[in-house]
Amino acid sequence: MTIYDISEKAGVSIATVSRVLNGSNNVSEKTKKRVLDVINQYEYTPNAFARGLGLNTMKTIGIMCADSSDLYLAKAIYYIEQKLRANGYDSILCCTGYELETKTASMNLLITKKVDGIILVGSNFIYEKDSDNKYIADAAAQVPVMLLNADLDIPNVYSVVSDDFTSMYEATLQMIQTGVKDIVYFYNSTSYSGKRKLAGYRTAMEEKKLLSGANLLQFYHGSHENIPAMTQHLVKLHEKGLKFHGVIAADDSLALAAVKYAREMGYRIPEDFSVLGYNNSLLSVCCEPELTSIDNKLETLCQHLITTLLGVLAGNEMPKKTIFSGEIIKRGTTR
Amino acid sequence: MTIYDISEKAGVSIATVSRVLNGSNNVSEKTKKRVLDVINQYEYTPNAFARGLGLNTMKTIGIMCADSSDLYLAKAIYYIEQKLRANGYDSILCCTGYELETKTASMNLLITKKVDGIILVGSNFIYEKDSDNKYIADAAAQVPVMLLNADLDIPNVYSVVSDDFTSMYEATLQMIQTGVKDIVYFYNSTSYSGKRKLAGYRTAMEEKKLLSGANLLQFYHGSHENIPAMTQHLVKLHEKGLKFHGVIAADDSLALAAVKYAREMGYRIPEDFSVLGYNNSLLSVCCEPELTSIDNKLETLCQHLITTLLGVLAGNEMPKKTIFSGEIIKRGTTR
DNA sequence: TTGAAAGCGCTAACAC
DNA sequence: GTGTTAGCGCTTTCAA
Repeated sequence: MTIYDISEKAGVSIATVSRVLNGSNNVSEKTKKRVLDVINQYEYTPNAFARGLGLNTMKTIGIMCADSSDLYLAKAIYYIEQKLRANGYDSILCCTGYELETKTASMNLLITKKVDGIILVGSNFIYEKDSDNKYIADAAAQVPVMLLNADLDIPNVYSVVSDDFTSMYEATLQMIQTGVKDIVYFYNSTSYSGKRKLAGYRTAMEEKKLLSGANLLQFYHGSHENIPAMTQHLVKLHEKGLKFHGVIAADDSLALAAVKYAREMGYRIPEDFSVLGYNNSLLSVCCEPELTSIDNKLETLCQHLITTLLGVLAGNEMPKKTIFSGEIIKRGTTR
Repeated sequence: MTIYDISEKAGVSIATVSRVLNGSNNVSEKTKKRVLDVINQYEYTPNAFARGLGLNTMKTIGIMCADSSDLYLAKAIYYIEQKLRANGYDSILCCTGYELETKTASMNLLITKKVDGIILVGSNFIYEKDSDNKYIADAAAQVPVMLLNADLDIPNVYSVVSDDFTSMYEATLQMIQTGVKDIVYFYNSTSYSGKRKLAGYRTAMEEKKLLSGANLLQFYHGSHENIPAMTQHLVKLHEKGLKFHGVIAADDSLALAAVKYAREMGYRIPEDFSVLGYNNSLLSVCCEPELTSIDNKLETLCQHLITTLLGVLAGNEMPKKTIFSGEIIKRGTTR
């Protein structure tokens, strides 16, 4: 069933059918109704390729994320996808993995598919070296690129971020004020937001002159799902003789591991040991006691990101960078 | 940059360029190299719409899932997306929500986009009433439809499922054999696999004549992320006077809630109270003690689903239904 | 208000 | 081994 069939059955030209299809005003009510009737009767839907060929757009946004099974990223994808659809766009998802090479490949694929815009979910798409970010610049030369929780100063790239630095800074100060001095910072990512969080912790600790031994900074290298391995990391730390009575984690999973560690050690939480998580995810209510965690307003970020993208696509001038504040959700693992 | 530009610069016809692009053999090495050089020089990539118009396919698979932020579904999407890409397909993701209406809308959208096949992730797409499954039959009339963990006997619909009935049946028997008699079944879905699991539990309990009071079957109605609400559900049950010393849950999140409940009640796990989860997800290692849970081999299921889909698309005869066995992963919440 | 016709960029059948 | 050409189904001037 094509536009030709419809035009024939309705006794009009294909141009008229096309006008009806695209809601043009220059069609008489009578004709419009006749065409619409035929369209409905035959359940005709226009061929998206043919339309795309002419218009060179398919109302499709490419979404890239390293790993859709990551709790936080999955949630972001969910919000983004829903909000896009609500605005008449749909999305091609690419789970890129964490290597630059596969990211570049996915990016090219999306460009090839003629997406109208690209959303990079998570901050692991930005690299230290400018040359490694070339793949983003190349893409941005063709379509707008949106960054969620990342920042990059390149034309046609827009970012929406949570103020991770401040959130972490204030959370760290709070923990210090409750009397915990030897606080390990437990992290597993050196991405843009990873660095901002670390900086927040570090600044607070340095202000209070508490960052004596550099080994308070603990980088966990391993799967983001392997809680036992994370716990083991902390156990080893203890065995090496490091004394610590608090853990500030860059992610709830790491915080959860810290809670498990404390339990293994026989510490009482939060009396003997404090833990702070990040993302306020499902995990934060999974353990005993429940995690105090930082909520970075993911849905708000996503909503704003989509609004900005749609604005850019509509040709409006939109802010290059938008920052939202996070919020500390107090639960049982801190005093 | 079009195929015409390339052909001109390379001094050949567009047909030759097209042949090079599509890896046809009928091109001399010399010509091929010349064309390739020009293509690379100008970084030309073919227009996907124009190609799609002619071929009426875009090597794209539609993935539908109710909620991509669900741990289990997110993981499934991850596997599926990766395996599709590895085979030269990419995917349009639709998070449909749980209403029939929005599911139908997403389905139509995918058909409109001319996807080559559709994958329904999770069993909540199948309804009791045949008439409610019409949207699937309609889609299957156009493209193959793959079901993950669901079953529907309609032409051009293929299913790959885990044997939830047997897994649950055996797990229930095991728990009974450890001496727990009053076992609550805690579930939150009446989907295809939801029913199969329930049937497994029920069969085992009835065989042992343990299913006296029907209120051992506890349906939780609420968000799959709201662990506290799930816990509360069990507390209320206790307050109503129901005695139970075991919980078999249809999902790890529910099992986690059961662990929390037991803790609140002061029960020791697994001495006084046993808990079994399902899916062997991240959550199963989040609590203390860690959850015994049923692993339903998600990656294997996904791999097989993709293999089947690719086979169907290639025109091969493929099995309508494939069943895999699950496995009980013993951890600390059962004896 | 409507219709005719020229693309959009590519593939593939057919001719040489 | 290579070129010519007819579509694929739609949108959009330009005329009427």
